[in-house]
Amino acid sequence: MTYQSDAWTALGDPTRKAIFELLVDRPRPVGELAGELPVSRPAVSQHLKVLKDAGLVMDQPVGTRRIYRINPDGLAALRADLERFWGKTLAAYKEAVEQPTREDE
Amino acid sequence: MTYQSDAWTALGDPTRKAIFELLVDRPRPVGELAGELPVSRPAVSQHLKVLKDAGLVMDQPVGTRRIYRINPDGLAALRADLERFWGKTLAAYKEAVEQPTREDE
DNA sequence: ACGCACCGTAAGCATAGACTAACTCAAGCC
DNA sequence: GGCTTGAGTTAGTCTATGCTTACGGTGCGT
Repeated sequence: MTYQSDAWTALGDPTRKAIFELLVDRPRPVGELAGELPVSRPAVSQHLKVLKDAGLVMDQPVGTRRIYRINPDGLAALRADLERFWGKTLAAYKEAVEQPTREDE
Repeated sequence: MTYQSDAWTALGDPTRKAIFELLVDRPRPVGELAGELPVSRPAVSQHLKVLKDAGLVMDQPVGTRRIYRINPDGLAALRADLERFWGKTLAAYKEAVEQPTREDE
């Protein structure tokens, strides 16, 4: 919680976004993630750390492996951001239409 | 709609996200954007090029300046991505709940 | 025509960060 | 107790890229 505004930065990396999309389908251990990607397992671990710090994923130790899954709160925060952008953008458009003082379009 | 899957990469940079959020409020020329940010005007131009290539902003020349604004299509594509993530995540959770006792494999 | 304001592009640099290799640690199994 | 498997950490390298400076181009006003 708190202030992980860097969720966007975290998903900005293509590999991390790929990891995130894999976890969207279903939770997976680290090794399985690495098997689906063209990078080494330590690289996946580092990316998972970033995603976790950004509040986007959670992990749970199961025996000798760690199962990673999507953190719904982080995903919800992203959705909230986009909804805000969407609303503001529409408002700006409406305002532009209601001020026909310039000729455009 | 081509293949602007790099919209996430584009918004991954903090400066570009700041530019995007400024444009969410209202369309602005390049110089005004640069005035609100701690980077030079050419840097803003380069960021705007990336955002435009990602389909996130549009520009329109007005006299000697270019007015940049949010491209609703790009924003909508991002929203669609997140809705898909959200749906899949919920489905994965539901599936996990409906398979409570997984004896072994 | 001249100058100015606004903007995009090129070149060059410097820092961030993504990646691998090697190591350490923990858990389960023989 | 050893061996194996799975994973996080560290050190170090190297590429991508964000930034600035300098330049070229365009539109508008005088």
